[in-house]
Amino acid sequence: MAAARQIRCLYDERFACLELNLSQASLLAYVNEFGANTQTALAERMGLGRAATGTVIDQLEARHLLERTPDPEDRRVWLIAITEAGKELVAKVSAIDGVVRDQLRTGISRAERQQLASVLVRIQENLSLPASEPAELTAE
Amino acid sequence: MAAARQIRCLYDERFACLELNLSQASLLAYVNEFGANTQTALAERMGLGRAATGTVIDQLEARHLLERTPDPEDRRVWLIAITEAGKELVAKVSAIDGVVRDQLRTGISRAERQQLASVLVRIQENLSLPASEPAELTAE
DNA sequence: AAAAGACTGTATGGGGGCATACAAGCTGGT
DNA sequence: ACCAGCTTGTATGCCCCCATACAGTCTTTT
Repeated sequence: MAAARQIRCLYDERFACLELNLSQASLLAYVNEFGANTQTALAERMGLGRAATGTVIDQLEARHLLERTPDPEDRRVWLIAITEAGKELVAKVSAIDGVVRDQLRTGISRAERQQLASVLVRIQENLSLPASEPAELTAE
Repeated sequence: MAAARQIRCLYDERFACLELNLSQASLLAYVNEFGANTQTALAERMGLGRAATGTVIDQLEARHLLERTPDPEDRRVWLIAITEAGKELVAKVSAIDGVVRDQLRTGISRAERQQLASVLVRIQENLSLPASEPAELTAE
């Protein structure tokens, strides 16, 4: 349970030499791979709220790693695109990601990783089950 | 990976009817089970910093669920003890915890749960491995 | 055409946690 | 006995994220 937080911390630590945190690195990599997107689309993909996504983009844009360009077809939205400097940084991000993944996987077989993913998915599905109340609590 | 956050959210949601969050509930249950402790000892057990632990205790003490009593042998520290009201609330916490665990475990066998725990422990151990740097990065 | 409704991005306030810095108190060497 | 160094709890400032409220812009209804 605490493992997740520690993994996040490890990534943050390893990305620190690029002056990125995990959210910034993930978003940058996603934009690099899938091209221009609106901010809400990015927010959904990254599992963040729209506001948080906006500030992450602000930070990356201030460093000229991303660009906001207006969408000609919808004046509400920005299209988020990666810059040349951004692409260069993504290469380093990927390298670090590979190293961290290898580190985390040492001593864990492919089958175990697959089962881990499978179990976690089922747990996530269970999250949305209706809440069965304990009898003692509803009585009070 | 996102599963952990969702699980935390689910617990927070279920404990909301007691006006507790997960950290508060965990700390209360721990004190109930293992008796008086200093704040730093609690911080280590809960995986929190000393400052964060202090504020959690502040909140629980303000609701008279915990008590700070001075340690006669060390005037720096407080001994944190549970109150009668705290014990009553822990009973409800345990009931909710049981329900949530059951919900999360539906469709997951005992063997799978054990393997899940085993893999997560190994991943945690891998966290403290020395960082092997990717060659391209150190070169720049 | 116009109003009602829905959606996008942003500003604001808050929660939870961390790291650091600090005063108060303990502990060890000389 | 005393000074240096360590621990304990707390205050402060920061980070990251969320929820809400808001103005600007589609989109749909009538």
